[in-house]
Amino acid sequence: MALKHAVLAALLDGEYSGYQLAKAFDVGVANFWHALPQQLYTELAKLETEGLISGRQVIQETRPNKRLFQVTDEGLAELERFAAAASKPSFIRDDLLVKVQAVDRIDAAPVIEQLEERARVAAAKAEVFTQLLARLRGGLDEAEFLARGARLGPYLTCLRGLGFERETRDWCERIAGVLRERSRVHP
Amino acid sequence: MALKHAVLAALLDGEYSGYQLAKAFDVGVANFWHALPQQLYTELAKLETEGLISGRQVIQETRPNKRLFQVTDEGLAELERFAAAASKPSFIRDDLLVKVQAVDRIDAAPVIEQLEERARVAAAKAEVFTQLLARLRGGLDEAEFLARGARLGPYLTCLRGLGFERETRDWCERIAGVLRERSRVHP
DNA sequence: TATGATTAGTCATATTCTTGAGTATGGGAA
DNA sequence: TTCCCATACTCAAGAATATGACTAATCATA
Repeated sequence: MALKHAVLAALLDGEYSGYQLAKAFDVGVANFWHALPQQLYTELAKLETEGLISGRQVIQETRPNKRLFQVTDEGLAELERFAAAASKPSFIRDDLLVKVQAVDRIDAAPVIEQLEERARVAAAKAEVFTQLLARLRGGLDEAEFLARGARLGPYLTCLRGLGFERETRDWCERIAGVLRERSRVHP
Repeated sequence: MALKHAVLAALLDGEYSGYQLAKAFDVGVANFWHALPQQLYTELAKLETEGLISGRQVIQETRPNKRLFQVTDEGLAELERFAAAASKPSFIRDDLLVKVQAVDRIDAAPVIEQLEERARVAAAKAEVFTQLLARLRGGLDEAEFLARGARLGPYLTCLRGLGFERETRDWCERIAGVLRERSRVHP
């Protein structure tokens, strides 16, 4: 019951096709959730039969036709209900953490490499989020935007994404350093 | 193929029963993964038939009997393989973020409440992690422990957990403040 | 002396997420 | 002009995860 509301929330920004949504959810630019195209198409079909979104066909000359979706009043009401209900806390669930947990019983070298790679990826995502935030702010500075800006939601989730990626980057760099140092001393 | 390695990594700390593991994974004290008891019992049975862990019955007088598990050499080799293979980046996937994404189209009040509640939960978890870290360090200070301590893995994943919970707490508090202020101005 | 919590598990079902393979067209680079 | 990439979407099957309902004993609390 979760992807459902993520899709509804994503469609609040305007009309999107399944393909467009899929790209956003795949990269995680819709940085509050992640899903694959197949899931999204299925979910969109379900939401439409439930009347929570409505789609309209757009005939294109040069490209395959597409369907654009928007949230209906019923969809908005469903989001409203969802937001008012409690939700359980989220957990980190990350292969890399499992590897680090085991690191003093196995070969550290590949783990160090993966930490460094992950730090690079996180830094790149942080950069993307920083630029996206600047774009969402328009001309205003942050305090101004938070006080009076329109479409606050995406900005706030993007802030979370930025914080998360920075934390990830810092932790990965630090831990890689610690492990590198230890494997230098105890080869 | 993920819980499997999380269980193997958790069992590196010593012998545990399914029940003990379940509690750790449920609270997320094994803060690098989360799973429900049913999943763990199933996984332990599978791991045992695969020869990656071995269990021994412990007869108890006052309590139901239990089985304690430990990682076999084969299990360690499997972890080794797992750690050397690449793994894809992790994504945040959080109901609360979906609600925040939608917050300027729906009633903000329940979302603010949930942000404040989540901030409290995150602060409490951060506190638990801080104490756990102190216990793991023993007498040493952090730099000393990271350079020369034993059983580094759990310490490092706990550091990640601490960073994550602090980030969560700060973001929730900040966003709750922003939304409270806005709903005060635009009631 | 009931009541509920804790220990220690099991079984079945349902939902969600991932993997892999396709269809079809147009545009740009080699 | 061939080949790959982007757009736009579909179908099927499998693995992982979550939900709900059970058994059965002991221990603490009200």
